[in-house]
Amino acid sequence: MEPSVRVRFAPSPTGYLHIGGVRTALFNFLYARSQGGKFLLRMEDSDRARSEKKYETEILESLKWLGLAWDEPFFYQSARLEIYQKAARELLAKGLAYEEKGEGGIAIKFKIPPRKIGFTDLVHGEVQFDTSLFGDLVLIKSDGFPTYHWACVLDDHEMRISHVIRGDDHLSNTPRQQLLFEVLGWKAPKYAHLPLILGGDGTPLSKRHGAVSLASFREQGFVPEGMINYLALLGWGVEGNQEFYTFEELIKKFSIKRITKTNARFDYEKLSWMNGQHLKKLNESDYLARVSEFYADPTRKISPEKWKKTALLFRSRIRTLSELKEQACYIFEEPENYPSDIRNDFLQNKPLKRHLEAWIEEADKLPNFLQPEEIEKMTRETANGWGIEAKDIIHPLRFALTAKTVSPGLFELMSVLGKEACLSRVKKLLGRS
RNA sequence: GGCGCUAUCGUCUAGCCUGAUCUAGGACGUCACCCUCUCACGGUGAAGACACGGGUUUAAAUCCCGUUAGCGCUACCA
Repeated sequence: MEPSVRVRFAPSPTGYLHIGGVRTALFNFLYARSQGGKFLLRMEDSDRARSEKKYETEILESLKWLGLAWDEPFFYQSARLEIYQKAARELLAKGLAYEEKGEGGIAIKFKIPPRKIGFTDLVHGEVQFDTSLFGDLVLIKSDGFPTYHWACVLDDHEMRISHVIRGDDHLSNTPRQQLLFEVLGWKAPKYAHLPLILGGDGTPLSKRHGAVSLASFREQGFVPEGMINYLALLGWGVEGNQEFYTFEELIKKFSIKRITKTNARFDYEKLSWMNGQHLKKLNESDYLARVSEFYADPTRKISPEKWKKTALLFRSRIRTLSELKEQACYIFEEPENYPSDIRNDFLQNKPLKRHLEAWIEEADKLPNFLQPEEIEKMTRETANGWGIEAKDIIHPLRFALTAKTVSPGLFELMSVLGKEACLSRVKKLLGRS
């Protein structure tokens, strides 16, 4: 335990929070919690042109939804301009930096001292660089805003950050920042650089890979538990074969030592599977709560009771919440029409037509369809009486109710649909309505 | 181009540090079978990898060198 652990997630509000950012935030959070430390936030809005409030709002929303709460109030870099400028002028006064005329103002640049510099990355081990290969570093842009490096160093010191856990894309930037820590006379934090998340084709994540913002996964019906579990396993793993983790288990088991060094491809299929696993492991009332939260549409006509039964009926076959509505479409609306090839196959079978007619009569004798067992008993017994296999009537009935060849168990389904709807749909298939 | 990082099944990974227990383990996906009214769930099983080339060693997925490939940095973006 290192009680003084302080880590941070420092997004820039120049775009939506994507899965790479989520993973970085998650690892920071996990490390803080596992060490009894603090997880902090900082808004890196030092790019005046590209920063937007809507992105900031979305990032904050996403972090909250995931359960990655920050422990202290955060600040904006744009509110600390004088601090960055003052510190830069001090380097100027010491002759360590110089001014350069640029568009619309004067920039301040840091003279890179040529030397060898190395550090121990917590993921990669010893890393060495030759700074004579670096160009001088802009500290303050000509618009008066700090560059990423300058603000980052000053802020990490101000926030007393003990460990910087960030993407591998910053590995080559780290020596520059270390140089800055040195001239300021400060001790640099420890660094852990995470492998990058690539698209399914192995190329860097971009618009080409479709929607990769956290918000879009949320809209597709992924739950926080599924996202976190999947992302935790991208670039991190333990001995043993456990795949399913709760948030608490992740906190307990997380260690920087076990972070992978290689870039990982994002696999939508495995995420979906993982999400489905979490949907199944939720207790029933939690599951129902997620469903009604996801489908919080006051205009829907279906009764809460029916909605609940439907959600439960489809639970084992959905991987995301949005699949529920797609798969259960025939619960909400009567099928418009039946695929004609399958319908013809059934209706050209004369005995089957008679059996369906007869089934309607038998079914009508039941007072209601509340008990799936009763419908099943009735159906199987009548099929027996005709000397046919139960499935030979079950499949046509399923088709009549759903216009599909796959569905949950027929009798459970009938119970949800209700007697009236079932009878009318069978008649509809027969062309009687 | 220069510099840096990385390299185990199609994908995510365990094993590598501390060489022999690896005829390389698990998961997703795929396929087959079981369960079964279909599908899904669940269960069982199959196919499937140490990038390549040199070393070191009695012994290398594990250590060293090189090649190749991928990614990153090389911005008054972060």
